Order: sequence, then C-alpha cells, then structure tokens
Amino acid sequence: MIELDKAYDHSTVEEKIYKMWETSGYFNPDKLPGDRKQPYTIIMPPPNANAPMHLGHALFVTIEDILIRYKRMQGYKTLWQPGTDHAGFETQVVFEKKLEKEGRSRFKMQREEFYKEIWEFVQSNKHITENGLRRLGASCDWDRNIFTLDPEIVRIVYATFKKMHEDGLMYRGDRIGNWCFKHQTALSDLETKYEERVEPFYYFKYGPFTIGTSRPETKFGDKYVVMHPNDKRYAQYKNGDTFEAEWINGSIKATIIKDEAVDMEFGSGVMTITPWHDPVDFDLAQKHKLDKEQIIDKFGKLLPIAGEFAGMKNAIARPLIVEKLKNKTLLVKVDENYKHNVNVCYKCGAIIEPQIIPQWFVAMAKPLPDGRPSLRDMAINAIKNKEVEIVTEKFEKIFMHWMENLRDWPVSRQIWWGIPIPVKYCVDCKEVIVDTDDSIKVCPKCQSPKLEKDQDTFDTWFSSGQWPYATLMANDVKRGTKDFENYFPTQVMETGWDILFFWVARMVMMSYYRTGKQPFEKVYLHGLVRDKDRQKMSKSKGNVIDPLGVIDTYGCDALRFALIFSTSAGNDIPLAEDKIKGMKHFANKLWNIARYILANVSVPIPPLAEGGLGGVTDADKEILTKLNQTIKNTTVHLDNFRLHEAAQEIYQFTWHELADIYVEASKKQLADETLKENTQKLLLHNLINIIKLLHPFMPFITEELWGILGQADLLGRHDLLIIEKWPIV
RNA sequence: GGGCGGCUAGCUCAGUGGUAGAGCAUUUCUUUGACGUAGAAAGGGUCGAAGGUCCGAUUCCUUCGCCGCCCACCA
Repeated sequence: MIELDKAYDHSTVEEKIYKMWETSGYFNPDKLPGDRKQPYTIIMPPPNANAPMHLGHALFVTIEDILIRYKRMQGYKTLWQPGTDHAGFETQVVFEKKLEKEGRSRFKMQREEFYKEIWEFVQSNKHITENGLRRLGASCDWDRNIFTLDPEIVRIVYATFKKMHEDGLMYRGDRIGNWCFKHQTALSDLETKYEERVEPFYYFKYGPFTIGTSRPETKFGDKYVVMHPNDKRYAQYKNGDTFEAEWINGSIKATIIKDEAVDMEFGSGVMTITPWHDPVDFDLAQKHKLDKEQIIDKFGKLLPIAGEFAGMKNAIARPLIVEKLKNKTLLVKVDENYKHNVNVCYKCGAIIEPQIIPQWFVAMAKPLPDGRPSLRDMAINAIKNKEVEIVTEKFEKIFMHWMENLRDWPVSRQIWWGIPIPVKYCVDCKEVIVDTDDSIKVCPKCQSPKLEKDQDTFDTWFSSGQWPYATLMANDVKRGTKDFENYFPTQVMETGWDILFFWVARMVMMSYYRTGKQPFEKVYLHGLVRDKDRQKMSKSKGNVIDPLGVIDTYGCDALRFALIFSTSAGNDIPLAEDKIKGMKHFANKLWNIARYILANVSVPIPPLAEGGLGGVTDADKEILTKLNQTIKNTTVHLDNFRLHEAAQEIYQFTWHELADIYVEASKKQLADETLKENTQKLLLHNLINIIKLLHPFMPFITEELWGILGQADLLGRHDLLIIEKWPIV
C-alpha cells in the first residue's frame, strides 16, 4: 500500500512532471497516440522575448493550456504553436533605456552595432521567457518553437509586402503622421494617446481678423486664414481674396479660404492653418490645394523660417514669440485656462508632433484587384458572417465600430530593431524597387547602379499580423511538415482585449488577404490582471505579484486555479494572494481525498469503463448523480468558454459533495462488509473522474496523483493522464 | 462628441422569468486516524433608482443616477 504525505508538496512535483510530459512527446500533435484526425489548433500570442514574466503571461498560458489539454483529452490532434516576439518598438524602447543608463545612445551608434547588441540582448532573455512558460505548465509544442525574426517568417512577410505593393494596397505617401521626437520615429494612431492639459490660448490680430491658437510657435508660415462660409461677420470676403497682414517676422501676403470645417463658435471663429504640423489643417490644405511648409524639424527645433527663433525648441520659443507679438501690439488677449487634449507618445509621454514624412501605408478601404472587397470589408464580413466569432459579443460591437472608422495604416517605422522594408530607390530616376532578397543591383527602369535602400523597418504588427499562417507555413519550410494544410484555419485565438485592434483586427484582414480564409474561428479575449483593489499592477505602486515567486510559494496549480476561478471572458481579473492561498488549500483537499482513498481502497476496479458501478445506498446514488451532472456541466461550460464556471463546478463537487458528504458516508459503509466493495469502487471512480476533470486546470497535482494511483495498481493499464480520455456521461 | 460595459452579502465576483449564490472576511463550537491548509453551525442582500411588459422581474423593455473603459478630437 502506498501512503501519501499528509500535505501536498508542489515543490517536489512540478519540475519532474513537466519533464515527463516534455519527454513523452505528447505536446507534439504528430506524436500523440491513437488515430487522431480532427485538429485543434491555438497559435500562442508570442510573448515579447525581452519581457520579464508577469501575471498576464500566467493568465494567457492558463487559459490556452486549459483549452488545449481539454481537447487533447477529448482525442483531438492538438497543436499549441509557441513562439517569441522581437516586439520591434517595445523592445527597442527597453533597450534604449538600458543604453541610457550606461550613458550611451543609439544616435551615437552604428546601425549594425546597435542591431547586434539588441539581438544578443533578446536572445539571452528569450530563454528566460520560454522557461517561464514551462513553469506555468504550458503544454505547447516546443519542437515547433519559432521567433518572429526567423528567416522563414521574414520571407513570408516580404511576400505579403510584395503582393500588396503589386495589388496597389501598399503605397508610399507624403501624408501627415504622428512623430515622436524622443524615439525619432513615426507612430500609428494606436501608439499615441491623449492627455488633458491646461495651457494658455492666445488671440492675435492677423490683418483684419482675430485668430486663436494654443501653439503660436507653429504659426510662422501661416498664410491662409480660414473662416466658415456662413460667417456673417466676414460676408464681404470671398474665397481666394488676399490681403497683407503684419505678422511675427514682418508682413505676409495672406489668402482667405472659406470652409465649413471651421467652427464659428470656437475661439474667434477664424483660424490660420499649419498644414505640415496639424492633421486637420493638412486635410484642409489637401482639399484646397494649398502650400505646405515645415516649421519644426524632426528634433522639435524651429527651422530658419522662424528667423531669430530658428534652432530653438518649440516650448522655449513659445513665450518669446508671444512677447514679440505683444510688443508689436498684435496680441489681443490670452485665455489662461484653456483645457484641451494633447497627443503624446504612449511609451515616453513626449508630445507628438504631427509631421509630413514619407511613410508606407496599407490601404484599408480599397477593393482588391482580384474583385474581392477591401481589407477592412473582408474583416467586417468575417464578423457578420460569423466566420470569426469573438467571445462575449460586446467585443464584436467594439470591433465593428473601430473597423468602420478605420484609416489607412502606416507600417513603416524609423527604428532599427525590426524587419527592414525590402525596398530600394533609384537615385537617378526615383523608381521604387521592391527587392525581397537583396538581389537587385541596378535599376530595372534606367539601369542606374545608384540604388538607395529604404532605411525603415516594419511596424511589428505588420509581421505579427501574419503570425497564424506565417508560423505554420514557416514550419513547413523548416521541418518539412504540412502544418498549413493540416492546421489552418486555427480554432481559437486567445489574447488580451487591449490588443484587439493592434493585433486581432490585423490578423483577420491579412489572413483573408493572403490565404482567403479566416485565421481562427473564435477569438477569446481576456482582461487585465489587477490587484484586489482593481488597481493596475505596476512596479511604481509596488503591487506587482511575480508569478514565479507565487509558484514557488503556493504551486503552479494554485495560481492557475485562482486566475481562472472567478473571472469571465473579457472582464479584468482582481487577484489577491489570499485567493491563491485558498486554491492551494483546494489542491491540498484533493490530495487528502486521494490519501484517504489510497488508504482504504485496495482493489482496482477494472475494467472501469465497463460499468458494474451502481449505487446501493442513498449516498451512493446521490454521489453518482452529482458526479454525472458535474461531468456534463463542466463539459458544456468548457465548450462555451466559460472556464470560470467549469472551475467552480468542479470545485463545488470535489469539496462539498465528494469530500464533505460522500467521503464521510463512506466511513460507515466501508465498515459494513456488504457495502464495502461497492463503496471502494465508487470512491475510486469518483476520484479518477475528478482528477481527469481537473487536469486541464491543475495539471501537476492531477498528473502526480494519476501516477500514484497507477503505482498502487488501481488503474489497470494506463499511460500519462495528459492523454487520458475525457469523461463522458 | 460617438460607442461599450458595470452597479448582487463587509470585500472580490458568479448567476437566473418562478421563495438569492461562491470564495475570502466575521462569530461560535469541534484537536474521532483523509485533510486544523480542516470540519460543524451561524449572521449578513427590498440584486443602483423609478416606471413598463407579465400570473410573477434581480433577470426583458424604457428613463434616470453614479462608476469605469474604448474610439475620435476643436484651431
């Protein structure tokens, strides 16, 4: 007879069990036993290779691992495709901070040198991330592990770029975009945020008009004054009229533009425009075909047009310019309490300066040359037709709303850590040459050998947006598999709602574009893990829970169960250490149920599946009914992504039915010779079933107990629990 | 400005057209051999407010009140 320790000790179990799984090969769908035909695939959202483990990792691993383990037990050919992400901008920002601490800067480095260092930095952190996933119990197929900068992936990304370029969806445009001075790169709208500021709002005399602005330092070149066509005050002026206006650095010849974009109620109801540095002004200038002039350079300094202010940072120049205008008696009044939103970089908080800098864009609303709808419309249709379903419908609404207002996507970044844009420009004839393997040495149009490489890299999301098919296609090249054929489209994409637009939307669009199919059938979105007061966890608040530390203290299973226990899809998750502790108690409860059964049951009940199990006493009948209900409900909940309800169901049964009631009843029944054998069978039957039901949630303790039951000769023939059959009622 | 969501026990949250649920916390009792990381018992909620539909509403509809989030953004 095997006697268990009085308490479950996770520290002696987890590493051993994980190794057992990994060497078994069962993470790899090709090595799963039995004749498995139906695939079930989840592409793991690749964690940033450089990011330290946080609870977000623990949450996504737990959810995806539950789904995968569940389906594996149900006999599916399960592939959970892991990978890590170079995370272009994110990683470069982290690395630049590191350089800053060392008193260095990328702007004083060679590009190759910088790239090499950051590559090594990422490679060394990558293993830490991957081992963290192992400690969380992730049953993903490490044989297929892949990195976003692997050459096979890059080739697929380039092929997409080339096709988009040929199809006229990828274009290089002189459009206004967000510019971060600190990082010296363009950013998409998603990568900026608004902050409320109170700043002075100035009214200046401009010829016969009074104009309002919060940014006098951009106004040097302003030579268009815009007013509403219905503005009765200025009915005597016509569109295109000109006049002389005394301005900051002398007299300016100004032109009147009438446009309904002007709000007569705001400010003075009249404005001058700065098309190079303001999106609204830019649109107006495009519409009326007006000149555009750059006032501020890429570093936030005023250009020579600013006269004596040239070379100054705009913030320093502003009060001086106001002072000068005041001395020229052009300052009318100042509103000191003007509250407005300022666009800032989401990483560093530096003010974003709109700039016209040539960037590559993907057309979102342009129909495809092969007759298919635009990228945007394909994604909208996918949701409407339910080819892609987002779990919890509210996100479908949010998704649609965003999609319908989508603008073209700028995909070039002026950063170095990323996939270079595979384009060369002919110095002589300006031809744009797409060269995905660096093989073109002379201009195909004018034969000039003077070619310049595009210096930019892709937005990370341009490559990760292709991740579902790119990983599978890359596997096929690297490993000679038929993964794309076998596993695409995938079944579930599980990720945080915060990257619904960044990532999920892009994956849907690009997948339809490249493969004609949806990348995944379901999207399950999880929330943010917060502390018990619903505060976001952050280092500065000191409320961060380190998942690996928690695993050391309470065990991985306890952490997983706590994360999943009272959360529904899409809602943020408050997690306190108490909760994890409570779930450790639950693991211990399960352990002790097994301990009791091992001490009291000596006969195996082969063949388990072939019945012979019936209730004799009321307690017997009751527990069998409840067990069957639990199996049924758990299965239905899992099928509908209600993981928390499934967890609660099992918890309730295990503790409050099996332990509290039946185990107690069994003590008397075991003493009665006429009931003894049947009671033993029922105890074992219940234990085996809850171990199976719990396995996706608490993989370590269940696998350990399974092994012990096997050693005690209570299971008949058995393999690892990870591939046992899911109970069926 | 547009959109989405929440409001249920002290706390954190599930759930439901038919007499309200869990975990934690609180109180009392119990050291009988599965487990004191436990067991037994108890207290605690007009399910945000008002109206409507219904035999019946915490659940469906409307309005309102707080709270939160997303998107857009005014010179």
